[in-house]
Amino acid sequence: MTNEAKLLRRAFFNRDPRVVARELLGKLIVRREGREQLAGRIVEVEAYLGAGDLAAHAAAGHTARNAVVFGPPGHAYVYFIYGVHYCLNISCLPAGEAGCVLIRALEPVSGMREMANARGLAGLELTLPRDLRKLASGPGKLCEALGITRPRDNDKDMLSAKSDLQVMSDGFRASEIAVTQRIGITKSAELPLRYVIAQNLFVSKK
DNA sequence: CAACCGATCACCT
DNA sequence: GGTGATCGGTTGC
Repeated sequence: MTNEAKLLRRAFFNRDPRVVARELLGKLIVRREGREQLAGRIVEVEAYLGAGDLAAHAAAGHTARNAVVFGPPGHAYVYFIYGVHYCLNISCLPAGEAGCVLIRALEPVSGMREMANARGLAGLELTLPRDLRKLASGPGKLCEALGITRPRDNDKDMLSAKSDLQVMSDGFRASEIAVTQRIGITKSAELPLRYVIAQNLFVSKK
């Protein structure tokens, strides 16, 4: 299903996170585990900017934790949150300029059985939309489903042909896009920087 | 070096 | 609708 998919180009990410976020909707996150291929379509993202965006990790300046956000575009920024979950971002803008896009939800495309196992939900009925929704409808859930962790994946180049974590396009075009405030933050909460595919079943709960 | 707290989720009422 | 779990990065004493 993702055989015809192509890696995105570096230039795609060498732009403002708000533009990248919007255009990432409908693209694929692909995880390769040996012969297995797990993939999901991006249905919900948030843009995080530089110094003026107080919700962004980059707002505190360059540290060991957030270094990837200040690095070259197209790399995975993975951080650990609430002592429980990982979250996946992709860096934007040229090295030296901070910016990234948080991947908040995926519509499962392939490897659903493996995703369910990784989520500790081996008994799911994967023909039911209600059960499929449990796999990756949130930033922590999608990382668990794809086995994304900071030790394993932080700073990984997601545009390399030999990477086991990639962003690709299969030509799918997102239909209607809705823009809202970001979720779960207090600072700079008024900014309209969350982008979702309208009506999509797999976005995180509102 | 101790304290604080967060870009979440699941389970409870 | 409310909250506990659980950890590391960051900050303040």
